[in-house]
Amino acid sequence: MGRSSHVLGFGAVIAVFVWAPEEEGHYYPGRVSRWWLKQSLAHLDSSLKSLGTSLVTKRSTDSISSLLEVVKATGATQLFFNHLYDPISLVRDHRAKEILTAQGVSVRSFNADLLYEPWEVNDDEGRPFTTFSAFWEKCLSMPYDPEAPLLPPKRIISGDVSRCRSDNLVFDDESEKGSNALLARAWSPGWSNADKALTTFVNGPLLEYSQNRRKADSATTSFLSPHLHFGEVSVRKVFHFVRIKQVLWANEGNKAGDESVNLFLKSIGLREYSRYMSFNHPHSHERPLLAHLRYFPWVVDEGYFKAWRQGRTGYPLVHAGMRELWATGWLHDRIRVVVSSFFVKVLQLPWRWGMKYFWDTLLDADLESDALGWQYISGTLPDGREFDRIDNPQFVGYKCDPHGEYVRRWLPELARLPTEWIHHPWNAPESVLEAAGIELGSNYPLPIVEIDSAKVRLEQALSQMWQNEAAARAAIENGMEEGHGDSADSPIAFPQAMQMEMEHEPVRNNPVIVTVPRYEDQMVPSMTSSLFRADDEENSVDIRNSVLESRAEVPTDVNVAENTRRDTLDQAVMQTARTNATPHFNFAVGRRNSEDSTAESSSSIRERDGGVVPIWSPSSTNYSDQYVGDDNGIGTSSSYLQRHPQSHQLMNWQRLSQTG
DNA sequence: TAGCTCTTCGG
DNA sequence: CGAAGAGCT
Repeated sequence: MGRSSHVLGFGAVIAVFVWAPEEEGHYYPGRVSRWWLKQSLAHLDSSLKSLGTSLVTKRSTDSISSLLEVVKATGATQLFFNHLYDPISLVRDHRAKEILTAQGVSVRSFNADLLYEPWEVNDDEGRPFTTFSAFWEKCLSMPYDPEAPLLPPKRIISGDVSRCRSDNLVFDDESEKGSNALLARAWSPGWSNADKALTTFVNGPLLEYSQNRRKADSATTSFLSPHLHFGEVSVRKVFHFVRIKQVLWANEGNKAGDESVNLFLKSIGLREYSRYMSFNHPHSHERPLLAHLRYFPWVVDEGYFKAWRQGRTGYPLVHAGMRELWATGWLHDRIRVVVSSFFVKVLQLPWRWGMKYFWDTLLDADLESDALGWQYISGTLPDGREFDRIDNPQFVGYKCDPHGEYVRRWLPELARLPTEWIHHPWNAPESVLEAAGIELGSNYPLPIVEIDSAKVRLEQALSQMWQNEAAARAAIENGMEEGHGDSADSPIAFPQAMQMEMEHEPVRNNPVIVTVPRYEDQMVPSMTSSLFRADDEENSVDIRNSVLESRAEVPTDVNVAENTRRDTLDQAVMQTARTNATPHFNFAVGRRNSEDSTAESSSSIRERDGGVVPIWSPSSTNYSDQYVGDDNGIGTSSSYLQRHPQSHQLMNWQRLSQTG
């Protein structure tokens, strides 16, 4: 230990990535997501090499055993990892901590994914918030700021990995390579590219964010979501940079800039809130948060589902969005709302199906964010959209794509249709259609469901839902047990078609069989360079150089915490073992730096961060622990909720707080 | 100024 | 589409 303390007051480090996607259950990452992960890890490994170490990779079906294996092979005495808040990770990480601690390894975990830990943000009575705006207001007025981002290390002392074999990780197969090649033209994964994307955004489009954020052509979004998802840039760094800009603009009296920052931060806040909700309601990715939605009679129609995926809905905006998603793995936030709202309200398909499809196809697929998004759209949150509201793609189309450019880009078959009819071709006069070469029902579909009949059907479904709910209530009052095997309780299975499209195939070099979801049902127009952002035309950044360029001074006078027995600390293992979010690579060293230098101060806030792995009982499916607001206590203005006060009841699962 | 219409915008 | 706010009388 002594010999390495001159660098960072810290021992040798081994960075580990364990690829154990089977642990994610249904949520095996999709093709584009795996593509990103592969590039990101290569980038990370390259950076680590330039700092003096490299990434140890393990293919596993049991990440904890794999970690133990690495610990044993390297003689590591400490393990560091960052918190994740999805239910699978929470349970697994808690177990990892228990098992490794029992093996004599000192385990510490940290917050690197959020501005504040979910348990830090509570209302005046100490209870978690149930609406976003209250939550976010609180976050912005916390008595202490989110911790400042840390600088990358200058150098890492590598642990001895000579007896620790790395597995060759395979993230794609031959059939995927062709499609993946296109992705590289549009996106540059990796932490230094994430830094660039952040800088570019903050110095450019951020100023006009409030003006442009509604446009379907996504030129003004930050494009940070995949980088954030994979842990390539920390949300604290984003927050920090953006706030600095805001202070600057506020001082200049730049009202538009100030407003833009607030709106952009709100979207950062939604990402925070998604973790917060996932932590407080661990089943939020599979069950509606408002109890009565369990009784909604979803239309379990795989034909509709397929039509939605293939863009055969007859609504140009929905169609265009689905094509963009399939072709690029990306969709502007507004269009996500359009296609998912259509899915839930017009087709009335079970939202989990749509969420799963997003998971399989989005480059920034993120369980918590997507769950929050779909629940918001589905009206299953106290502050989400009213369930009985249907977004009409026609009206929304003229708002976010007023000239029809977005639709024409993705639907060349409609290219010659005048703007006046581009979002509702079914109303266009025959002569116009003819001139545009469109024959509805033949070379362009008629609406699969008319909006008006969707409204009627939705009303009926809602009254059915309330009847079902009342019946269930009555059954309970009559002394029947609230059975958890209740059909309304168990999520609708993923469609047969989706499962049939799954292929079981061994992937070369992987010691296990993986299940790869496939959808081969979408035709897309050939891609042109105009689809890609101009600034990404030159890809393949020289990673080594960018590491050198962005390397910064780091403090060298780091204390080692009292509770770390420095004499026995020869090596530490850093686990970066998530498909879900790969922690920023400088975490193990930098984080310690920050933690340790403050560990002796009296700040209870800091102390809270050091070793807490949040858990709750995974087996608990106890619905009785619900949040019950009084009739207007929950702060919603939704008339829908006022009509249905029981909507205030959120399902909650008992949370056991535990200090490590 | 209360009250009305028009506009905007949605977690 | 509807609620909230701006703007007008």
